[in-house]
Amino acid sequence: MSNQLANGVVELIRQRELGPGDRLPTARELAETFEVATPTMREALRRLQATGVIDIRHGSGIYVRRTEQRLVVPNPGYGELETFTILQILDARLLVEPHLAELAARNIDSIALAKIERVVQQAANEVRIRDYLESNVRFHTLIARASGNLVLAQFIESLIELYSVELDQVDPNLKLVDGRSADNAVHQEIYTALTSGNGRAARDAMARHLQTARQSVSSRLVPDS
Amino acid sequence: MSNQLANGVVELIRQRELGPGDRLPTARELAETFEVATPTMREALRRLQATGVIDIRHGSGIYVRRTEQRLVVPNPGYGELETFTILQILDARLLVEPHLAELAARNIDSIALAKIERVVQQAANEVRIRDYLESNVRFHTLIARASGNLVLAQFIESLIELYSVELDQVDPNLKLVDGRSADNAVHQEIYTALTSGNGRAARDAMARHLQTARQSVSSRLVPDS
DNA sequence: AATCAATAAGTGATTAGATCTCTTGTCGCC
DNA sequence: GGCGACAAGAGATCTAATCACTTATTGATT
Repeated sequence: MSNQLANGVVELIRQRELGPGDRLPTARELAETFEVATPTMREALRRLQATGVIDIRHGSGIYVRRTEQRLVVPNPGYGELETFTILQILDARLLVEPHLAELAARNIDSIALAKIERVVQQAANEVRIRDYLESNVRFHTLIARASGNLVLAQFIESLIELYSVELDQVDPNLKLVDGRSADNAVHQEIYTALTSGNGRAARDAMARHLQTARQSVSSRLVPDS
Repeated sequence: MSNQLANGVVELIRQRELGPGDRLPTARELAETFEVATPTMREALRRLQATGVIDIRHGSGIYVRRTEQRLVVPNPGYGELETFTILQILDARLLVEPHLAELAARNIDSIALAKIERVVQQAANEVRIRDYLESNVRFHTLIARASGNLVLAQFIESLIELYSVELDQVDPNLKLVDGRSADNAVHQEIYTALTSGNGRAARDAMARHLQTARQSVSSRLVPDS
């Protein structure tokens, strides 16, 4: 029952053509619409929240978070990420993302390419650290999507979201200080490889990019670097 | 709040050392224990159900499903899997599992090796189709776990669970008819490669194994094969 | 005029206890 | 010995009121 309710709400989002950020009817109204009591509706809403479909904000309302139903979703109950786990996540990304970059170099269309170019520019010019990281995330997800394999792309997005959760704690006005010019150079390199359809180059550049990140995390374990 | 409740129940499972299949206290008792009303507790339980931690059976009770918290979980709200999506899942497994098999060949210990041997034997002798498929699943998850990369192993498990959901519909007494001797041979081959620590051979055999599955699904699209 | 603080309306969060439905084990009949 | 009815246990849902948080508005202060 609570299952059908959840599907019903998803269907309602689809029918009304609501997009991310749009507000849904109030919980009471939804309950009334589906002819159930509010606690019952809330159970269904909790599931949709757990799977990343909606966002429930106390006192404010219920908002669409994602319209696409993913095959796999990040576990909202997973606690703090230990350094060892972050390394394993990066190992996973190191296997998958270079592969996706190579596929993307073969499949990408001009629209996606333009989006990536824009995001590379943004990342290079961002001042606030949170905006910079956000652009960075978009860069990776855009490439993953461009590969054509939705399953792997959603997996990568889920992995990235796992640390984005902790990222929300970061002061949004914090300024970037350390040089990230190296990152920007590699971004540019990957973009160029995608443009020219050079799969091998895209794969290698992406692998180097992630390897850098992995080493930076790895040095936390052995701080004498 | 419903968040802390969910964590509290997980903690309770840990403290009481409950394992998969064990029954939890009744919903009313849980609510009382955490000093909340039953609908509030139910919201938390729904989330744990959505993330695969517990199993709620109407009229029967609440049962532990998995004690380990996964980084990613299969989306319970995902509908029927279309053939195209199944192919993309197999493409994903085709990237990840040969890699994990190779890692496993290097890292595996004798205990895990013994478990795999047993499961290979079981799969070869199973009569009922559901038991056979279950052994098959265990074979793949055991190898994925033996790789040492939990993140990728959990991803593979999640992908497999996505079609296992539909598998529950299969009549448990259905008998196997078609020859699966080819599967068994490859299982044996992978097992041998793991035993001898031959990573390359393990990778190749796993890739061929999955490729076979992919072609079998692919032929559904173009039935003139 | 601009800014900030108090306020009120809207909305999610939680509560209590009663009732319904489903599962499962048991008891008794055949 | 087996099968069906029954009863106890447990999850599912409901009702309706109250609490808590957000947000926009309004009015006072500077």
